[in-house]
Amino acid sequence: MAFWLFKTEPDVFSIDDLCKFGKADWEGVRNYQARNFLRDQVAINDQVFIYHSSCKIPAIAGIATVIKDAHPDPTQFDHSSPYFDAKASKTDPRWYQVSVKFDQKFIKPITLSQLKSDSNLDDFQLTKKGSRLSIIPLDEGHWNYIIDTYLIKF
DNA sequence: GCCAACGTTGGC
DNA sequence: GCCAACGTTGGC
Repeated sequence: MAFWLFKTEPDVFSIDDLCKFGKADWEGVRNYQARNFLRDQVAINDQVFIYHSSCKIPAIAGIATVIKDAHPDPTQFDHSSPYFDAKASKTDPRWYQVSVKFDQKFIKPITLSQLKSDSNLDDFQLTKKGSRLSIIPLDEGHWNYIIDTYLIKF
C-alpha cells in the first residue's frame, strides 16, 4: 500500500462532493508527471490525502481510498468537456484516471500554512516553493507523522 | 536538442 | 488580481 496527495480545487470538486457521492473518478489530470504516477504507481487500497488548492485556506481536507487503478480518462475524448484533448485517441489514450472512495472529512483541515512551518516536512513536495504537481507521493513516515501530529483526536 | 515564448498553477 | 515557478510548444 502506498500513500498519495491529490490536489483539487474545491470550487470544482471538494471533499464534500466526494462525501456526497461516496466515490469519484479522479478525472482531468493533464500533466505528464502526475499522469505517470496515476498510470504506473497508484494501486487499489492506496491511501490518499484530498487537498484543497486555489482557495481561501489551502489544506488537506480529508482522506480517500483508491478503489480502481488506472483506466483511460473518458473526458479526453469528450468534445464538450474542458478536459478534451484532440491529440488523444481511444486506441492510444493519453490521460488516465483512478477511482477513489470517500473515507473521511477532517473536522479541522490540515492547512498548508501548518505544514509549511513544520521543519519535519521540509522534504515533502507539497510544502516546497513552486510545487505544482497535482499527484504527490509521500512515504508512510510522512503520512503517519502528519496524521499523528495534526489530526484532532476525539 | 535548444530555448524563447507562451500558458498554467496556485499561494499570497 | 499579481506574479513566481514551472510545464509545454514549436521554430530553428
